[in-house]
Amino acid sequence: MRTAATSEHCNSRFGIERRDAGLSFPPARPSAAQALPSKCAGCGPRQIAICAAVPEQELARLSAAGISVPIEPGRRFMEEGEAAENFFIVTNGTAKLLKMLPDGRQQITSFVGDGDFLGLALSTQYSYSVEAITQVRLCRFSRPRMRQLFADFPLMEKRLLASACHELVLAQEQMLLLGRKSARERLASFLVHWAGKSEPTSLPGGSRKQILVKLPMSRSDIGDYLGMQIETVSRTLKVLKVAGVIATAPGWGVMIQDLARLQALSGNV
Amino acid sequence: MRTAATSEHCNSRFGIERRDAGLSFPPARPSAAQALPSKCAGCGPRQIAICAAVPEQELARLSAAGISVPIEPGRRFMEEGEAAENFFIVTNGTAKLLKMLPDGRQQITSFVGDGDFLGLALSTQYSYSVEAITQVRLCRFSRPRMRQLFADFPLMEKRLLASACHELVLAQEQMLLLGRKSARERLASFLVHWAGKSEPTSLPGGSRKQILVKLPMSRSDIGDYLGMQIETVSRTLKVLKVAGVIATAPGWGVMIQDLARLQALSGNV
DNA sequence: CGCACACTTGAACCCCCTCAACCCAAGTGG
DNA sequence: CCACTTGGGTTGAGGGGGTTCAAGTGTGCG
Repeated sequence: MRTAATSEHCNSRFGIERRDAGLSFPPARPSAAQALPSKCAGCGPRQIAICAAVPEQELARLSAAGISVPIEPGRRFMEEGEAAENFFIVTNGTAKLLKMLPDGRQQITSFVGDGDFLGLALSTQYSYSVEAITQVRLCRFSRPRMRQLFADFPLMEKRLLASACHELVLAQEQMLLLGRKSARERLASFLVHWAGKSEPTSLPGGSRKQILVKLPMSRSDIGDYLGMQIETVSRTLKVLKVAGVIATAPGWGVMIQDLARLQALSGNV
Repeated sequence: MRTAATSEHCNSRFGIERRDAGLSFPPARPSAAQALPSKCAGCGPRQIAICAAVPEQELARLSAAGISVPIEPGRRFMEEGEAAENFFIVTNGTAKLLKMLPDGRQQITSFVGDGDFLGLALSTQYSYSVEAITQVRLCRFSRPRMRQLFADFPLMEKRLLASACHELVLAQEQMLLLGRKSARERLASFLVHWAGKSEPTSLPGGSRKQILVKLPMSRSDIGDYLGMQIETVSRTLKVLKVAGVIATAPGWGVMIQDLARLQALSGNV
């Protein structure tokens, strides 16, 4: 519980010294925008996204910078190699980040959901594609707008660093999984991870604490995420099922019967 | 270059030319220790590390914050799970980042060299270990010192974000490799990547442009990096050798005979 | 109903792992 | 000087986990 230098709670105010190509601070007629409640005010994921760095009384400026966009399931709204013109923040739904090989093989590097930031690119092009799995709603920011936001609210960029840092840790974890774990361990790790995002629903019978995991993605997506074929996913799920560790839940979900055993099977002890 | 957004053209390992002509820094009382030449002044990797955000006349403060430390080959100077008390910047040598499974299996998530930053942790603990491969020299910064540096030189933190961003891209590339590529493709990709770090040595015979790649790490390290066994590394190298794509070089190096074919074999076309 | 689509199941194969021996260069010590 | 050890790398034989190909089973939707 120590003060993290790089990430959380950075109090230091400092003037961002970037030449912002003519963009200057006071763009706002604050009174007018302030009157009506900004759309950001009612945004649930705002609290966990990097937007939390914007104080309540400044939400109007945040709202003015971003445009809310709906995306249909299956639609790609970011393409590897395309010009990186926008940043996105997911406000609703689930999407997948993926990289492709020329021959069509693909690897999903992560699933993103509420509050996740998209569009970090070190060059002028995106290095991966993003495709909506469920119905997705997101906030789009042009690069200049986002730059302006960072200039106005330096804390935002600090939160972004913390977020990138978090993703790096997850990526390293995934590399360990892909490089060194067996199919059963991969699937177990995957389920344990998603179990952590679901609240445990105590069984009415009361015998054991079960966890219902909603899996929005297809078997094919799971395979592309875990580096295995769809058939192997199916077979391995069955193995876990006959072992009594999990059970199929209605509507593309999985009911975890024995989290402890699942964790043991994940290889992480 | 082009209009710079948050992390444009920022590359932690290679030159970042975000020079800030006409930028003013916060208060910064003029250092008294300006007289003697600071050790940072003669530091080669400084230009490519996040230290490049510190202007020349302020190098004394940078020098005061960091402590230069030598590390013997094979020595671990960061351990997964340990309290994250320090940040490091590699000024010389090569080290490996690794994550371990309880049963001993391990995955190397990346190799780091001159100018690379280490120690980003989102919690109070390191999420991976770092072990020196060659003789390594690095600069150690305590968290409070680093925090102070970030407060004094905000550009440093921006460069850090760019660096983390770059590592994320590399991590995604590696996930694609680990999840979807065959052994031969992995090794080819690995060699192509390291060939990019070596300057091509034109063959005296003049027949073809060859590239001598110095590989400081062992076969075991290569295996742990590419997610394959050491025997498979050895066998696959031989396959490439008899195919005439590479040749063994004296002193643990590899001579790339046909970069084009190697790239074709890497699966990236 | 019938088509489409996702998932499951089955059987054969093969790439890579596992285990084991071997090679070779560098110490080390008598 | 040679015997011995040690550690990294190579080579060989065999087996298995996961892929590949193919067919079968739902299930939603026109």
